[in-house]
Amino acid sequence: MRISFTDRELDVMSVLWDAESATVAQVRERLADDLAYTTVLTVLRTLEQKGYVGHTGEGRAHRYHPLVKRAAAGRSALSRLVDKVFDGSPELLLTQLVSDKNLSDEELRRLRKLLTERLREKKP
Amino acid sequence: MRISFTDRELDVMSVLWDAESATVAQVRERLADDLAYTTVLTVLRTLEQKGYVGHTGEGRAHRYHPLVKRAAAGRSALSRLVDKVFDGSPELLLTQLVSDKNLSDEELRRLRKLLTERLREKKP
DNA sequence: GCTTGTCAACTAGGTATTTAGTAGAAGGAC
DNA sequence: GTCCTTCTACTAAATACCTAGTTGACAAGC
Repeated sequence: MRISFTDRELDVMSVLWDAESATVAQVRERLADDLAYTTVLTVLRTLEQKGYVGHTGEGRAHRYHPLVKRAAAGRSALSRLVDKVFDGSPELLLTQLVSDKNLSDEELRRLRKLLTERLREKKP
Repeated sequence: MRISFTDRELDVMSVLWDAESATVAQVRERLADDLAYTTVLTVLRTLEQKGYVGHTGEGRAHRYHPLVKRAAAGRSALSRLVDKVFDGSPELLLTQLVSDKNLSDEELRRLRKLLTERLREKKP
């Protein structure tokens, strides 16, 4: 199953993942760019049509909620990124990540711990 | 500087990064999808217009080469992915990466080593 | 010289994306 | 009841994207 979003759709999904669910007005408030109410509504309706979000009535308003999990979208995007940009190499990606984001020692250590745990899990 | 590609553009850039440089016919051969010659040419010309590739004459043909580095495109894409999909958390991304790609022990160890080295570099 | 094949330039058409205006329903203020 | 606000539905229009056909240049082969 291929999950992919346009730029603007991703902005909106990001808000919904953070908020769990939101009305059009709430999504609009939380977007970095200042879009018209109707614009946000259109994006949400497109996403709904594609099956990525659903909505329930809430009084006169609609409350939208994601139908695909952040993790599923992440898997899809990450896989494409590794394949196309990082030449299939997770190491290249990690190198980029740590050199780029200027991670603190603390964060680097947590990442390393995560890998250690993963290694332990795999051979029980 | 924001670098971003459409799906098809990314397919083409990926070929160019791998090959260093290529003619239209060569790019076309290496693409997974079977597109018409003119289609590939059009994509390349779009990329050139956006400043992402350049070309030099080679006999009657043109030889195209990337003007943005894989690393620069990676930085941009990764940053967006972390922000929008992984809620600003590199750890979430790494978790996804290791659980998803089914990395071997060997690869996990290399990733961990990479982090260790990074930690050592930072406090000399 | 004529044909054939390869190539870039130009052109075109369909679909997706992005943005927002207008209309009308529904509730609250008074 | 009338007016104001908030909301969805419908409509529209510009731009971007994707694909590929047609044309003309130019070289290779015969």
